[in-house]
Amino acid sequence: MRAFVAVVEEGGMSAAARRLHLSQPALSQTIGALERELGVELLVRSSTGVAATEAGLTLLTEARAVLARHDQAAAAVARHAGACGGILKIGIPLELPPDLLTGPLADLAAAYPGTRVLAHHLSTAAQMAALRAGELDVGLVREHPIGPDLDAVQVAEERLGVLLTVEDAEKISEPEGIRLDALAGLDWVGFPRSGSPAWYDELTAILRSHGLELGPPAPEGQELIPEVKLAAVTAGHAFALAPPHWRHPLPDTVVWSPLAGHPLVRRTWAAWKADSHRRDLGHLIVALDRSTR
Amino acid sequence: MRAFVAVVEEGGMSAAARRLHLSQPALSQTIGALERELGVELLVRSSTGVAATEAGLTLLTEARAVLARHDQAAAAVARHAGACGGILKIGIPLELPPDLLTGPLADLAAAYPGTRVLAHHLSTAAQMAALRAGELDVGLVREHPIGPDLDAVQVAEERLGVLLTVEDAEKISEPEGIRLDALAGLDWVGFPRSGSPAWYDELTAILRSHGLELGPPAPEGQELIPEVKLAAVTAGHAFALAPPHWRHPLPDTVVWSPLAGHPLVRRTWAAWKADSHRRDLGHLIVALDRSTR
DNA sequence: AGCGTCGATCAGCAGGACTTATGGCCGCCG
DNA sequence: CGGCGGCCATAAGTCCTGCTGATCGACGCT
Repeated sequence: MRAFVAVVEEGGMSAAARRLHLSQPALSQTIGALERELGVELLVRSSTGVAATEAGLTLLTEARAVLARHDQAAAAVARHAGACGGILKIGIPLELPPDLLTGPLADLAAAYPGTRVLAHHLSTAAQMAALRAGELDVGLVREHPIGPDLDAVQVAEERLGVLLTVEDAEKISEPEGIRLDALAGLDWVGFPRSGSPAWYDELTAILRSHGLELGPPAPEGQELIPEVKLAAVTAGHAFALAPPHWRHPLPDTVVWSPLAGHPLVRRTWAAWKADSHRRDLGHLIVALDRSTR
Repeated sequence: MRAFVAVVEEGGMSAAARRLHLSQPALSQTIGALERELGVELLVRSSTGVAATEAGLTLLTEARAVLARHDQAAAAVARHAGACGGILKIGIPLELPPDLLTGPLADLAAAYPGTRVLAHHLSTAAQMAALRAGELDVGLVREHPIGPDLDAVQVAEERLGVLLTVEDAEKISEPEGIRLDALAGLDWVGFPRSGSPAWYDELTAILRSHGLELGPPAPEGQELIPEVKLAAVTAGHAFALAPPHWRHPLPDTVVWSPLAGHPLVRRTWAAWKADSHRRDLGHLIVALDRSTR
């Protein structure tokens, strides 16, 4: 019924299939089965989409009523579940795009009022471990997890720029941004490799291929929190990488500049245990996935 | 939801499973899944059955509302289907127990107002052929069909008695009924073997094992309609087999008597194409099956 | 005519739903 | 108090539904 309502509202199967997050053939079959079950033609198909027949219009209003009643029932029972609704533990990386979570979390809270969200700041590697140990429900990580036990979808993609002191920036900036090889000679303010090995290796490989000599890796324990980054850059003769949303709240001595040609793209994935079947988690994932379209 | 309502109404899973025509584990799993999905304990299990929790009671009323709305929707659309509801062709044997079909057919008409029922009088063999040819939707037959293409459930069981002239009956009747071997010397008013070979063979084997000598089989074309039976018996020195409901409307010259020990039991099955998925047919079968409990 | 989109159909696959068989638990009765 | 019979949960196995990706014919648009 939900599928049927979606099809009529979207005016076509393909559009509805996208909205329902399933394939067009599946939806076609579902509607066909519904018609067979009811023994009525519900839709007239054309190459431009579908239109409801008289019976289809009847079902549309009836189905909306049924679904409304159904949702109401679910809400009533969920209210009973009350405080004991599950706790959803989310892992958060440093420098998360600021508006990535707001929409999906609001969405989640509306759909599953019983679910409490708990966020932990953790490195990618720590999140993977926590996920596998069941200490985390979703992780936002900087590399696609490997192995069949974790599933993931990409939820963000940021074209990194550089943070430089004003005087360094003036020397090497060009109209379309800073060229990566122009950074040669400056120290890279890096992060410890153990936090996210695959991403670290990808990043350093690109830097090296542009002629940059990287100093020794950052010490293992040290997290690259924004203050550390800024302090290091301010001290001079160093650069740090940062996504565009760093542009705004910076001291006067440091500026953010884009990189010419965007050679560095940082991706973020949402990862979760493949065998998790939590409804609220699924809802959040779908919301995250949808918000990136 | 329907399952949950049934469980609460029946006061236990096993009872509800019987009502829903599925196994107890299946229902147990279904309810378990519902609880997981809603994240609430709905029932408290005990060794005597189940009781609804507070959340369960909430769901009970809500679910009833949803189901009512759902049924209403189905009815509204079915009304649209109107006259074009399918035609259900039923095969009927001779001497069908008179009240076998009334209840289930009324039930069917209520649930599927669009379905028209068409009955055909056919022998068992003819019904099997018609079923396989798709000319019949259900058959009421006297032998269990063989082969995986037809499914069947038993829907009736009749202890056959005998029809005799009054004078013959007086000679051999005993308090608990007529003994089969006492019929030796009388002619059997039989039916053509081709109409139902397996049943014919079973029947004649039992008769012969009681010392009866059977004349030549009835001619192939001839159907044993009640009038023929009666005429043959009235002519004297012959007996015919008949189920108990023949007791009443008989001429004064012929009587129906039970057989001592009920050696002859005639069973009737409802048979249908195993690959048929018609909802109305399924409903009828279930109703027939239920009415025989 | 060529392309893009729409919906239907096909084959293949995975997960769900049902089944039977079994085990633990409790109330009942000898 | 032990055996018995009901209840429900779990386990293992089978089957079928529902989904996907690929492909097809149909129509509209350029």
